[in-house]
Amino acid sequence: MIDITKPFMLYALCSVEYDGRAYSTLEKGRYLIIYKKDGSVIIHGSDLCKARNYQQSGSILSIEKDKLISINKKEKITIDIIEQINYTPLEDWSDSKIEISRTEKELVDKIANNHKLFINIEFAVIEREYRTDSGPVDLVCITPNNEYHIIEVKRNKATINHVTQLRKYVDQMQENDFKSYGYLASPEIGKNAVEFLKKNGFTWLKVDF
Amino acid sequence: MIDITKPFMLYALCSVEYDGRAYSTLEKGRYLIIYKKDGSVIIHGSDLCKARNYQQSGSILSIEKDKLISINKKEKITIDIIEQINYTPLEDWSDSKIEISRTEKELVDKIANNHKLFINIEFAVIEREYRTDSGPVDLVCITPNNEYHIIEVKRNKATINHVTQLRKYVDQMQENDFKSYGYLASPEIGKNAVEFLKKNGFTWLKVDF
DNA sequence: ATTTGCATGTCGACT
DNA sequence: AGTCGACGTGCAAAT
Repeated sequence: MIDITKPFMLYALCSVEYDGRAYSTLEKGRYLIIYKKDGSVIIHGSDLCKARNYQQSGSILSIEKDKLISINKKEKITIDIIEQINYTPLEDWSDSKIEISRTEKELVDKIANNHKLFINIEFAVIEREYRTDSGPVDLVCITPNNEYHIIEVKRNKATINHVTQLRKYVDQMQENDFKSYGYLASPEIGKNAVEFLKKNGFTWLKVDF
Repeated sequence: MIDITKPFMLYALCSVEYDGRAYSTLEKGRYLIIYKKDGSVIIHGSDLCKARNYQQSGSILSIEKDKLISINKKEKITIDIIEQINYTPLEDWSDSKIEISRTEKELVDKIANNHKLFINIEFAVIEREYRTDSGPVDLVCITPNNEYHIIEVKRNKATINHVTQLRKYVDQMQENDFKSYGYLASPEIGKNAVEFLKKNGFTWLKVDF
């Protein structure tokens, strides 16, 4: 009836139990179950984009009486099938990925290539993904007299967390005894983030696609 | 043929274009399209848990010749349907949510109720969700002489970001001239997080379910 | 295999 | 509506 060797979608009256990183139950009801060729299992309810339950790529699906069981390393989903409403195998399912543009990298490039428009200083060195002991910084501009202008770039609205992240980098450079300035570059920025920026003496750079 | 007044799943040969927070295209292929009663649209490829494309709750779906178009505030998905392979309306789809246990709150309670096992000090006050200007702290224990022990709790492996978060809280208390100690409590902790903890003079508390 | 940080993150809670 | 933090975050790239 259900062929677990092939991808399928199954609309069924069922209940679900998950045990792994947490424990959860989904009460009896009608849900959409999807099984993919990489082993992933996805269970959708009637709203929201996120699955109610899921099991990631690499999981192994088995069937036991009326139960679908998917096991990953330390995770297990048990789907108790009470009634199959619609079972459809999915043949020749495409695995193409989406092609994305307007990424963070684009913004970093834009600032790097037009830095004069953002920070009107002559720099000796401009580096992307500049390595620090606190992780890579999106963009670092260094003056001839070794002052570090540290720029953290976000592709949409910047939040207070991103200021914290920036601060981590600036502190790191200060510890290494380099005079440093912090910048957060993004198309938009939250109100609290602005305050926290000021408080830390950092600057916001508005950058758009 | 396609009734956009009701939830459905549609397996179709199609291509997809998204414009909004980013821009993306999905090349022609067979994909599974799901439409839910809250307006969400989800497009799945043959692998991974995450949808290739999606539109969140509150979007409006319309149909124009062979195109399904879903619009949200500033976002738009266009699905060019070339061939319908399987169209199935989803009747009486349940909207139950999952019931979760083993949450962060459980751990917070455990530490609060057995704080002697974690920090062997007599406290005058123990507060959950303690409000600071930098946001609520999971757990704060205050000694009779007003020393603040600030505990950030994570339900699984703690990372360097969580140390940063903890530091934000501790700094906030220091600014208010309270002597403060920082703790990160979790079942596990990453190597780099341990180092960053030490560097900040904070302490890790191992806590399990 | 593990760690790190991005993401069209999503989602919920609270202001 | 805007902000903030949790999430079984998922996921890919780098170490």
